[in-house]
Amino acid sequence: MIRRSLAMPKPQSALTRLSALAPLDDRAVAALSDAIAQAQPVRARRELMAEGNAIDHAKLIVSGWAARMRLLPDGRRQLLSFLLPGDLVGLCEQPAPLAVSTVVALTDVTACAAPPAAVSPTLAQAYATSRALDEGYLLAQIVRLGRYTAQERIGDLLLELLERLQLAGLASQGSFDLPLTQETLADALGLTSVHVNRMLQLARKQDSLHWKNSRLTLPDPGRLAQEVGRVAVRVSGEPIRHAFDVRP
Amino acid sequence: MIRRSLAMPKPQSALTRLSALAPLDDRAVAALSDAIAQAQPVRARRELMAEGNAIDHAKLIVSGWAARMRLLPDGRRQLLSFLLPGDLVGLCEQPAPLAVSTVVALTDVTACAAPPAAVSPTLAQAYATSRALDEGYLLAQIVRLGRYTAQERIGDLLLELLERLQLAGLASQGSFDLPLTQETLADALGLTSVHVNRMLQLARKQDSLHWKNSRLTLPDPGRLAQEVGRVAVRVSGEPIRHAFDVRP
DNA sequence: CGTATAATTGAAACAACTCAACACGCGTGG
DNA sequence: CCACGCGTGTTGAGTTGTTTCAATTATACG
Repeated sequence: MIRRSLAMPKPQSALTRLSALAPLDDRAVAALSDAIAQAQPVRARRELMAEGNAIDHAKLIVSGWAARMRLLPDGRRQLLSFLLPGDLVGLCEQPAPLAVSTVVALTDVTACAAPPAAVSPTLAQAYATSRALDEGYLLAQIVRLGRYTAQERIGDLLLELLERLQLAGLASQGSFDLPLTQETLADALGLTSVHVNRMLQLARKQDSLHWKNSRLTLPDPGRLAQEVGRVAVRVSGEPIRHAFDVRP
Repeated sequence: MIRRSLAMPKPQSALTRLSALAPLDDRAVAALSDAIAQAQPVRARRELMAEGNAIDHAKLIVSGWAARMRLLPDGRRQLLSFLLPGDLVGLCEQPAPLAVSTVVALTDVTACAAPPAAVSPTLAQAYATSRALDEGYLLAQIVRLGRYTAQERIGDLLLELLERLQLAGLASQGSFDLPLTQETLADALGLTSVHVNRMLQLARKQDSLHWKNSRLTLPDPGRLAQEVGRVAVRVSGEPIRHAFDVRP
């Protein structure tokens, strides 16, 4: 797979995502546009934040992929979540906040300071929804690692990425740019790259996915979701009933 | 192991924890005391919230143990986090929030509505710190499941519980009440109860822990932390430097 | 006591890991 | 333009950690 994405960065995807989370008023859009215009480049493999360091400012990912991760003393590495355009990192309200995870750029990234929530109630709302989604995705990651098989982990994660990229307007027809190595995927899925490789081959053979030149296509996301038992993450709106409601 | 804890519920532990997170003013203490006085009992195995349902009110755990969990359609179960006295659940700011996880009582529990953050800035601060800690513990759970061996998972989780219970004044001398079955532990650790059983025996043989009659003792938390490579979760204060700082 | 729930044990099967080697594409510098 | 090196992907064989299934023992609780 090719690492460096050939696609042009699309600075508007961050705005697309946040607008989808809450209807932003002019003030919010203006503040975001200003901030995005000031975005700074960060090279692949460089850190945007380091675990244990003070957080001076919440950041907004404008383009490129980053990840939250933890390194163990013996060199093992675990990716906690992926950060995509429009994602926020380091949002918190306690005084003197410390980063609870390291944030590393997986591709070349551009990121800017996230405008303060006080700018506009609609922006605060978008941030709140973003935080809630983040939490939902963390929980999904826990379930993947705790109870899913290797194949399910891969399928579920790719579906999640599709879902999230769609929100930012970065996916179409079950297809999107996946600028990761198998090793990075393995670090996110709690597997070895060798095993990820084998399971990917299996998935290709079963026609569950195509992945060539950093372009991933899921020919039938619905079927795949069925197979891995996946439900989309929802954090607001009307309550839903699950098939597995139990114990009244 | 004995399921039902014999110890008396201590309604003040919730207040102890929140006071430790931020210096609470009188207004905050009064609001919390009022709320705690109104706490409702919830029987073991009953749900405090159901995934996908609307959250009417954030809740504060006053006594007993609960857990956030997800059930898979095929019956597999994954505990996401434990909820101990003084823990908050369902804190969120977006409109029409939905629960992203089911919350189930592991023991008999008492819980109350969490007073609104608007009551006092110090209360809001305590909530913010609590949220940050929650996130830190979710990340720790991800690392456990993704990169730790079964033995490390057990050790690390027990150390985390010790750390958290100490904050609420519910542990002393590396010893605390652990009102869980091995099966519940397994559901939290992404293992089977059979394997948890075997690894517990091993840990006992190595004198890493004692667990009898629902009382757990870690004879040497420091050594255990060393063995599993654990660092305490911190979310505010002075930045720290890790041994594994990399790539300037 | 009797019954249900939890803990324990053993044997066999399986999923994922380790180690090591090799193939491939791509950019770099000779 | 080719040779080289490096990062990435691929493959095979053997090992390990964990699960499965089933049976047995211990423990709480009515």
